[in-house]
Amino acid sequence: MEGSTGHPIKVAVRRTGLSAHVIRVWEKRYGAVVPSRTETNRRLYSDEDIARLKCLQQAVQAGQSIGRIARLPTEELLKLVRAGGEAGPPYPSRSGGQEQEEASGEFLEAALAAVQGLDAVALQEQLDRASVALSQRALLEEVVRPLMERIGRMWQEGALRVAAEHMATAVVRSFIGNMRPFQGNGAAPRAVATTPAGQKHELGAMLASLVAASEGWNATFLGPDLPAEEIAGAAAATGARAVLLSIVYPGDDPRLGGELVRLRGLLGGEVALLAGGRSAAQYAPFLERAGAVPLATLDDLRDSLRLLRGTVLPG
Amino acid sequence: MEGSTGHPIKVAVRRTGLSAHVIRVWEKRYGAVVPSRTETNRRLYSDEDIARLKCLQQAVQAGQSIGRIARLPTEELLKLVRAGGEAGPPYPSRSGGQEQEEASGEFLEAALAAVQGLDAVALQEQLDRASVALSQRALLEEVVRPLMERIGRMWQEGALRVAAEHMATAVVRSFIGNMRPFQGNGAAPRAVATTPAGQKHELGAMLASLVAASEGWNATFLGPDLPAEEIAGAAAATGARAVLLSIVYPGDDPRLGGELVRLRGLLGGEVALLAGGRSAAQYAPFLERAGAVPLATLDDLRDSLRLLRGTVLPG
DNA sequence: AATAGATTGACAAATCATAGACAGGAAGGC
DNA sequence: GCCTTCCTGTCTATGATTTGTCAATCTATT
Repeated sequence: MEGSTGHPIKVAVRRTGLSAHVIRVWEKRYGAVVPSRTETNRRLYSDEDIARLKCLQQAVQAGQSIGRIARLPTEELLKLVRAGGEAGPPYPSRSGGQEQEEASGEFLEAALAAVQGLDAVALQEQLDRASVALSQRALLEEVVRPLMERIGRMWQEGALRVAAEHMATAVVRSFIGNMRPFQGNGAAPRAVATTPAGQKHELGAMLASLVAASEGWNATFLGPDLPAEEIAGAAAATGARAVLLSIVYPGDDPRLGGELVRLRGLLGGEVALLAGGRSAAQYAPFLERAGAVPLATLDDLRDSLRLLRGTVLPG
Repeated sequence: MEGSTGHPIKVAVRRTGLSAHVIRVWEKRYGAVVPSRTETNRRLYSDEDIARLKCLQQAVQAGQSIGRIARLPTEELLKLVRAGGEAGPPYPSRSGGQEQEEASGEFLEAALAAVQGLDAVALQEQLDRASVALSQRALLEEVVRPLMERIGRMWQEGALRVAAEHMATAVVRSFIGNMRPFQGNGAAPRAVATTPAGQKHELGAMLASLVAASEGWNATFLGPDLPAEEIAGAAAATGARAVLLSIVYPGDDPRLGGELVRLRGLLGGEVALLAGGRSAAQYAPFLERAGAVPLATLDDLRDSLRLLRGTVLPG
């Protein structure tokens, strides 16, 4: 009945990106994943085993040391990885425990209030506090991104002063610029982040560039609203392996599709094209035609970047 | 119970931006953060530990001395960071000889080269170097401003990639945002900085807002390209005593004059209007009609702000 | 026979810890 | 003003631990 359960190590290698050497040595030294065996002593990995290996790999990439986490139960590992790989529980604020959600919600509300009150200092302060209290992932995914989306929507509906929108953009922009992890080493793969022509909202691209940097890429933010030639030229000039595009507003630009397809042509086949943003879905057919990877969340971006990076250097 | 969490020093480094050296030496000398250890004596930082390190770092950056604050409880630190640098000497200045000129020229050239090579990291690096080598005034007046002017000119002449111009703008923007002195008591007079409708280049206004902040004003940057109503509305909402305008490009917008005059009307007589930027002179008649103070340099701005501030409180 | 997998032991590169030295700026006493 | 001392970040040297990789050898699969 269960003859089909269990994959040889080769499959585990392909699906995790780890080398067979490493998988074995993790087993031997730390008992990280101990698969069943055939009668002839070959390893047989279950799907759970492989999932666990993936978790371990991600945690290690986030800075955990394999020796310490290898024996943790899989649920713990999942929690670790979900927490953004980087950091979990926030601040020793109250006696409670589960207020991660609440906390980020509070920051969000306070920040929004600051924006409406045109109070740049208060906004900055909220962001600073959030950056200390939350993991980077939570900060971006639960505060910065929702904040900018709500501001964007209010702006479209005319519910927010233009000045307030601009002010918020400026503050968030320097905040993000500020978070940039310290220098990428020269060997890191390169990426460029931008928005295609017609897209004026640059924050998504800045976030993308930040995420890439924190994934160990050498990412350059090119600013918004660039025609395909410019993007391709910049990618070539920097030797980028990936181009990150953010598409937010408008969601119905008739020229954008052509831009995307043209960009793919100019880039050549070597360079990956990743596209995300609130309105990216509207252009799905074009994205597909351009061979672009669609991203719904920043986590997707993170995953794609890891995958790309795993696909390493032949030489 | 809690054996699972804990990050090696590498993660603390990544997340705080401090060097491992500094983290260890802070522990050894001041007991700033004493992490737990593994059985083999490796340091293990909890998320709280890392948050505390971040606080310390921010406080130090704001001018506090590590020795004085290292042992404060974390809550105190948070308050400190939130409140700004209370006791710290507000702005560094360096008395330089005549080689200041040379030095800033070198920075300028190196920065320009970085821009042309689309190398954001190198550009950032040059700015960082310049910021420690030069006084704030020299940094702004002899590096940042000339840099942006030359980039602007090259962009107009088509001698520079659009992507390069955007990249430089983004880097300089967050650099400026980054320099903001920790602020700012509530009693400080308020100002808003922006560019009038039609003016898309925002860096001048950002510089103005920075200078104002370093003069002790509570300055808010509103973003570029605002119609007179927006500016006046924002000024009223924040209770600004001064509006700082930057006018760079274009220098021949036929509608701008009207905007300026209209702005004066909307502001009322209580609010000072200060205007500078490369092309401000082109609109001199309108500026005069609008009762605006013309500014040729950032030093002029500084002087005007001091004057305004001297003219204090009617009670 | 050729290929893939398992096992063992060894090796090399990172990573981390400790201790001590040093330099430049700040602070304070003469 | 000048000298000393303290503060603080940086660097070096040395040793230990962790971890990825390899080579050699044997066994199973095709």
